[in-house]
Amino acid sequence: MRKGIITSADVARMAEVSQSAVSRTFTPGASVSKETKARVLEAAEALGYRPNALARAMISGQSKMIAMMFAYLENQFYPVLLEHMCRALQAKGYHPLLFMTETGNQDDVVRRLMDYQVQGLVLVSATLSSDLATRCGELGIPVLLLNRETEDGTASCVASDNFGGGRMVAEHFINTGRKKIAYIAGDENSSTNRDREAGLLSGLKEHGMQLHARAVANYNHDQATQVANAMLAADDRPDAIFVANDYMAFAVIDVIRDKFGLSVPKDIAVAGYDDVPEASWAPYQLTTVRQSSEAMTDNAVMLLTEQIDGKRVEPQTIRLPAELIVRASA
Amino acid sequence: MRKGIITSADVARMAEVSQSAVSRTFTPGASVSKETKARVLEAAEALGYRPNALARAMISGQSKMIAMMFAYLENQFYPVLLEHMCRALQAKGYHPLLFMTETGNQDDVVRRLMDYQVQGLVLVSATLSSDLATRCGELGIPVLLLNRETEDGTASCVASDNFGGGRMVAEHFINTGRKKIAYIAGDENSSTNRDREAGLLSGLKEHGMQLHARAVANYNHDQATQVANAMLAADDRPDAIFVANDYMAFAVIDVIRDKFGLSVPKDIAVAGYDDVPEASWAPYQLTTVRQSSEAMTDNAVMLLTEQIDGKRVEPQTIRLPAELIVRASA
DNA sequence: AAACGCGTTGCATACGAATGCAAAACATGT
DNA sequence: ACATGTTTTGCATTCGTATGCAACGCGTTT
Repeated sequence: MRKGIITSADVARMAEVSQSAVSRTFTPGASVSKETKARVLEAAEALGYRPNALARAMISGQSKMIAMMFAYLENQFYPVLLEHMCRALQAKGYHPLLFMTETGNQDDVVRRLMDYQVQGLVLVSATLSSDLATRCGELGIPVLLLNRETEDGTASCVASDNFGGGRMVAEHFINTGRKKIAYIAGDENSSTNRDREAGLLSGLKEHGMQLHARAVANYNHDQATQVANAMLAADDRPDAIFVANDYMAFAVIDVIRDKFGLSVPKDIAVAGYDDVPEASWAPYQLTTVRQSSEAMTDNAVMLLTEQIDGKRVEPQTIRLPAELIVRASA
Repeated sequence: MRKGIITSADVARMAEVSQSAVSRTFTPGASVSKETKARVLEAAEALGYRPNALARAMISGQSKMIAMMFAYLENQFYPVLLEHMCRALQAKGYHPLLFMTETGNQDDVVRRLMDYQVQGLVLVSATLSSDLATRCGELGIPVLLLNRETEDGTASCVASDNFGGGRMVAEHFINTGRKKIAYIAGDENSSTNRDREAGLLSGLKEHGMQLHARAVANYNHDQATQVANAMLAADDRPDAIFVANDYMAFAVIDVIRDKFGLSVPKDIAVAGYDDVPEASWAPYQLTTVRQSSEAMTDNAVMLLTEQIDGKRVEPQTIRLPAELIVRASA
């Protein structure tokens, strides 16, 4: 047993009250008189007492912990999201328990997070396996997809208007006279990729155009470098490329300039998605679609807490407005 | 009460054994016969039972949770560190509970993390308030500083050989003929900054040189932009700048090229510290000192678990070798 | 057959706080 | 004064699991 653990019983003894009184003092809205509360607080202060969150969680069923699952953090958008999410949760008295999943390993991770009686599960840019969804459904744990959407109604979703964002890029390219517009996809199984691409195609179609080239890079920097190389080596180069996120767009710009000696945007315009901090840095000056990480996380926390508090039972999807940020790259 | 919570008692009933048998089945090294274990596992599987980590933590004192405290995640080195740390902890059966602190707010955050009976506290690039140190000492919670050092022996530390790294940069600058070497500092209260700067100065001194200019940018991108502007606007420009980390170095390079139209490294050489992924990207090609995030986190987890298991009681400091990565920027 | 040892098993309790219930204390009305 | 209503308080129990202790079964030895 660790030394120096002060329990509510210790405080009770010192304040000459029952353990219940101590508990009630630390339970907002419980029935305690002003005097006893004061005495308890005094004793607690003197002893350095703080209620044991684990014991509290056991009896109340409120662990005040939220699991956050990531596959990777390389894309600079995720740390930003994580930081804001963490702050927003803290502000509401919740605490994020972090899990990294490998593609194969997901089941193991899920089992572990269930063990901790988390009150919610946030999947960041990850696809929800139906197995996971049903398991969480059985336990009544609300699931929220951040930066992804699902149609089956098993989880809440918070994302930006990816379709609209894709359309904005198409229109911008067309308005600035681009004719041969290409797309470099992220993970083809992800809703974000699907919607961004669909938006782009919709915009093109409206102007009687069609996609000039297409490649898949799975939201991965190295793969983006490779497919950009291949795309530029082809006979008929695009004059504009919409890359499914900023992180890959940086790789594409590097290839255009560094490997092929071409100019951005003169020879080839490039647009990304996310508006990560690096997008505004001098070498890139990336035209991109901004999705506000603050708005996303604030809404995510709101949805989660509403579901936890039982105010809302049904999962809900929130689609936030996207904004085109025009910089030098397009 | 949430529906669908299966307890060890439920499993015991189904397997026709006592609750103790179920518990022992899931406690490695406990005394259970092969047969009962098999029956329990079968029943557990059928019911979908998993031991409640919170209840387990209460009785055993092993929450298997580690608190990780960050001040910010902008610097790309931290997400990398966080990801590796999280994976390494998971592999050992621990789980990181994440806390973001604002500079003022630190005490509140610390109180909250203590409530969760975490078995260790990792401070990432944060200075350890003596208050925090003593409080953790009283509760017997090992504290570890990641990417920072402290001399008072109250916490374990894992960092790279920042002094050596600074010296390497000095030597490289000198060997490549630089005469007017400047330093842009991070947070002056941080050990990393102190050591990197001391290393640089030591290297200069050995060759009879001294620092040509100096500014402080607190590991902040915007501040780095500002002080770089000021430094370059001065009469006698440096011909080499050692920036205390990569994240600021990117800002400095942007200023050199974009605001002043100068060339890196022809006019001014720039070196950073960390070797974040972005350092190898085409626009920067940053010469920098690599500190291996894998090595840092592996050692951190090792130290922590040793202290938790009681194999080692005294805090320990591990200083990992640094490696100069020469790229085009210097 | 009795004595011994060892591996299993169940009982009962503990961890630390929250809460339903009933007793107690207090305030209010007539 | 008494009856009534309201707040405050403590007792006892609960959450779900781990574990010390004693009992038990079984095999081995003398």
